[in-house]
Amino acid sequence: MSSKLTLRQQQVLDCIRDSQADTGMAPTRAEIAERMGFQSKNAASDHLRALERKGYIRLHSDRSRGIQLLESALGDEDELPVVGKVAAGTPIEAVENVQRTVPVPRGLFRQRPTYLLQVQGDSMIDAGIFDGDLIAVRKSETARSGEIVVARIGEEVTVKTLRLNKSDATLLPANEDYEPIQVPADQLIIEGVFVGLIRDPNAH
Amino acid sequence: MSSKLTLRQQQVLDCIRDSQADTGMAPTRAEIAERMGFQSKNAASDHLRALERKGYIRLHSDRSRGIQLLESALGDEDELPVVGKVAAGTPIEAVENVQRTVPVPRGLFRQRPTYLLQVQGDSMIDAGIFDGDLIAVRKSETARSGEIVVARIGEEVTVKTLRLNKSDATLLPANEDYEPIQVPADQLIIEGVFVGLIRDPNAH
DNA sequence: TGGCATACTGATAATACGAACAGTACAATA
DNA sequence: TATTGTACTGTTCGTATTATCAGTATGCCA
Repeated sequence: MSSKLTLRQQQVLDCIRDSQADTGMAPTRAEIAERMGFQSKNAASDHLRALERKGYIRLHSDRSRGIQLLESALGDEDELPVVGKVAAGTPIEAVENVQRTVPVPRGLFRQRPTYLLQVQGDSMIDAGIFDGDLIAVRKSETARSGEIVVARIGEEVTVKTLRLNKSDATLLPANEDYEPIQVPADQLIIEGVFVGLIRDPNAH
Repeated sequence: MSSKLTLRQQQVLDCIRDSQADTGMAPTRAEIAERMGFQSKNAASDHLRALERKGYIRLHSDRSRGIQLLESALGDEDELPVVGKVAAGTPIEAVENVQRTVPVPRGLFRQRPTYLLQVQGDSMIDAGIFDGDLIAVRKSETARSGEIVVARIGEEVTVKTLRLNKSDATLLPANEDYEPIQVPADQLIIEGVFVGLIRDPNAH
């Protein structure tokens, strides 16, 4: 979404979501005011205009309850492919790598993931990423230093913390038993950036 | 759904769905009439009453656009409350503890969670549960030894691994800096069981 | 220090909308 | 053949809802 919300604006947005989930209708200005504790309906109006200006909702003028939530307007979850063992040399999202799909609501993570990767091994255990965890990955060819990335080294795909220096890059594991990997900046292929984690202790 | 729809009723229902998908609002009687080609708003009214009687929609009387689609109302995901700082002495799910809600698809975790708890502190860091993580909790008054539980000790709510012995229980942190807590079995209050974890590195 | 955004109160006017009533026509069914 | 349900037209009335104007207070930034 466009710009950031103030606390109050976020609360009003939640209030609209609640109402929609609850009654199937968007609230009126008066209802927002009541639920938020405003004395005046115009307070709600002001917030709505702010939310529209920032791109979170669309207001249909002169229509009652004419508040359209923009994020969740078109279905509110994506079926994301779960990539497991990545066959050597194949593109990470190749069909043969996809094990299953998992529904992930939009907005569950700040950054919208492109796919999920089932973690193998415990090289990132100190970063709280365990064997078997699903990590949500946003496809990207670039990343900033300090981010956890999915990188390709030769034929292998690995999850590490990226450390960028002047001329080269280091892929940093989060486990004392593993060694950092130094790669010349021009040989580093980044597949994506870590944007979320899902763990199910009962899985498998 | 209850009973079968006539052709016209089905068309009106589709019309409502379209409107909702399109504008985020349910249509008014007049809009239905226009889109269906009726000359009278009452034609739409009649169809709506029929649809309500047959259980497909719910009409909220005296509210504009007060048409609630019942089938897809909850879809295949639940809006789970996120519980943060738990006020001392209050029930964990009390309204004052709920910060926001997050959509979680059914089936994302093997066990269906009741609510989400925003983790505070790092006492479970070695179990890969970090400060700020959302853990999915299934409400339960019992748990098995070895499970990660949400337990109440006095006024405080805490997340620990449960170890059950003959006559007492131990709440085991996953961090060397913290001490295990021994509780007589009859004083232990279990709030719920850990059934999943969601982490957003970009949150906050 | 002035300007601007947020965060409201309070009131009025205009209009969007639903409810209700009185009809007509037609097909199914008992 | 009478009854009931569907499928409408057309109109009126009251209220639900939005829009807008006029203020106040506060914090932030240049």
